Amino acid sequence: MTLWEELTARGLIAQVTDEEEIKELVNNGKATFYIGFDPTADSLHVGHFMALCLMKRLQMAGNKPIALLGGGTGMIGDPSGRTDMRKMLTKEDIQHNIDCFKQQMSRFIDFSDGKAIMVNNADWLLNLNYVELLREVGAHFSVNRMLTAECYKQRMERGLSFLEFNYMIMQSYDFYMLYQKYGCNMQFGGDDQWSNMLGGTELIRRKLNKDAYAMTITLLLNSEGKKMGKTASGAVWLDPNKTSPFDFYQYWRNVDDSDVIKCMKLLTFLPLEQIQEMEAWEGSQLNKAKEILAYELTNLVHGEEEAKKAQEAARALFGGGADSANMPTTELTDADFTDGAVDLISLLVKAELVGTRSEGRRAIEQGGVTLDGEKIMDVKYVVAKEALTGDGKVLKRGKKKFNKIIVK
RNA sequence: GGAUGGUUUCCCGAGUGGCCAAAGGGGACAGACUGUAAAUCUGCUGGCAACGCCUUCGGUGGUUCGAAUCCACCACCAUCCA
Repeated sequence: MTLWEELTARGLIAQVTDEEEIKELVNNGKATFYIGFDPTADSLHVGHFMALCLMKRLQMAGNKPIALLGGGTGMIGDPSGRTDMRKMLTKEDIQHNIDCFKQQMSRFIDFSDGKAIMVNNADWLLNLNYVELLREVGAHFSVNRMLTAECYKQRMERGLSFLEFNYMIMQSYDFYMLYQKYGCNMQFGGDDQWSNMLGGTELIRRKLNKDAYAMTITLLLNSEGKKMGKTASGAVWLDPNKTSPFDFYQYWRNVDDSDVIKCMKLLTFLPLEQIQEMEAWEGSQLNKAKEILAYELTNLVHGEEEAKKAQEAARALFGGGADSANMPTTELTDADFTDGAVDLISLLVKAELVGTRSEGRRAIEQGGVTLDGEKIMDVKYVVAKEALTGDGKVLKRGKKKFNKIIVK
């Protein structure tokens, strides 16, 4: 199976400019391609992860990846697919975020010996001369055309600042620069980047009279059409300090039935034949598939050791096993006790299972709190210090949030 | 620059002087049912030392016994005009 066939079979490809040419380049390892990452946060998330995986697949097939960090474009903010303006980032934030990105990326992509390059568009964007740029590049863009671009549609109603309007031009300029500097002939990106990417191929055609290609990756949407990789409290991050390996594992363990196979194809490196077998699975059997998905992804992002730990902790908690060795733990000290005891609500707060005491009280009243498997509905319940020494106790709030409490 | 309309709790959105911690919906959370899924039903959704108290309705002042509601100024957003 060729690389192209595999990408297609996995459903990774959304749109392409020239299928035949791209197929040819990619299959034969002749593509030098780039993917841009704007430093909008201090960690990569699942969307970035998909892009990195694609990068890796192509790299393995002999193509040369360029990871572009948006030190310059991050100063502007991409309006694509957004209903309101992004918060403007300070230069310091951007630099910090770039440093974080770099670190995380090098875990996935091999940058040694020029097998891949990492560049920062701040290097050329920040020194641009306004009038010169307008004459050199601006002349090639039609405002009429830009306004009809899909990426601005949502913003035409809510308002679009001139700053953000220029994002497309910056991104196009990136491609143009990379084409000249590194012979970069292809750009990949999320499907919401399509218009921006076309801007680049157009610019190269007009300025250099050369062909360059663009291809977008399917956006990871759930069966309801919403972006995946988001939780109530924000994105699912790749940084273990922002999203713990266990939470990361659980996120995938809990995807809807209807999304498992799709995630498997889009996000893992499991062979297609194996995934096809799972497609036949039904009902509770899908739980097995979810476990595999969660393990695979945690393994890719956090390594084998963390993946095993997360899996064991999950099995212990939901499978009724007694092994609580790998559970997230809260350690208490003497200062947490008054008269050798601590009340249950405080315990919930200390373990960060609830945000406020009121929330804790509510959880208890509604029968959502158990201590070592025993349901407690008394709001005034008090736990003695002795009960928490030794192996400690497992405090659980709801079905999926829990913490082992132990006295140090 | 001018005119008009707007800014309400996580989101949408009611409320136009006391009965307002603020209707309704969504989401989130908890319970039942399940498979750590979905659907459904129920509860719940500012905080706290909790039959009470404190903080909240863009910001700052003011009127009033009493303000999310009235007044003034400021900020931001939308539409139309220039």
